[in-house]
Amino acid sequence: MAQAKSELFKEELSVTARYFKALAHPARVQILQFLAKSKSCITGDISDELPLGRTTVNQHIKELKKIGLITGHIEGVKTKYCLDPKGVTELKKVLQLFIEELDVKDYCCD
Amino acid sequence: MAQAKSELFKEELSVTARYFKALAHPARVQILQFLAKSKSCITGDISDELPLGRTTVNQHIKELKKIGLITGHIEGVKTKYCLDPKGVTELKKVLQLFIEELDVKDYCCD
DNA sequence: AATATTTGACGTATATTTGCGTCAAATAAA
DNA sequence: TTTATTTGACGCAAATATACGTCAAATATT
Repeated sequence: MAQAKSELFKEELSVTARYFKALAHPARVQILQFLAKSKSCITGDISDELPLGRTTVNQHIKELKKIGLITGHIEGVKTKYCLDPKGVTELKKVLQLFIEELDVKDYCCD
Repeated sequence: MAQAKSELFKEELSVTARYFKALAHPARVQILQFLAKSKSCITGDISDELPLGRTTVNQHIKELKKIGLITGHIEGVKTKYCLDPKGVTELKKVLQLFIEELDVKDYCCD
């Protein structure tokens, strides 16, 4: 009985909320920022960077993949994780729009 | 055994993720945007605007209050809901910083 | 005073998230 | 070929989130 109502909202709202949800955990924020800061793809265990077990980190990575923010190509034994520039650009666009819509400049409380 | 590890992350990451989490539902995004678009406080049942029951909407409002994005003063029988400019400004700052850190311009995948 | 409206608090049921252990497939190294 | 490494898939248990019904307190209305 919980949730299943999300599709009753306008598509744009759902898209925005879905991105927010994908980033609603510090591990996922950190993974994204780690990849961004490295300025390149990462081969090796990303879980070394986080205070969580490998399996758990993998699950967060999976979620970020699912929403299209990162990709992972197999490279021999290791996997190469990259930001997905397309998804990231889309995310930034959505966030930017959200920020602009939340204009509070001439907000008056009578 | 689930979660309780969030405090193992750096405070800034947690703050960012907490904001994302607060917006991780279309209802909450819509409530914020509704208040922003009205350019003023709203007296009356916000749940009229959403495809959800009143109790449920109230719960989402409560979460937005908890994180400091909206306020609600009692005004006679009704309650006046407002954006909290301070919280909103802080949110926008956090989001803006997140976007900037996610620079993908000179991201190279070798 | 009695009644109606409005809204938060509380409880409940279901769904999802989180965190992790274990296992199996795939490749590298011996 | 045997033995490590690496990583995704699967499943489990606990915690949270979601959605809502019901109730009670507070203020208006009659």
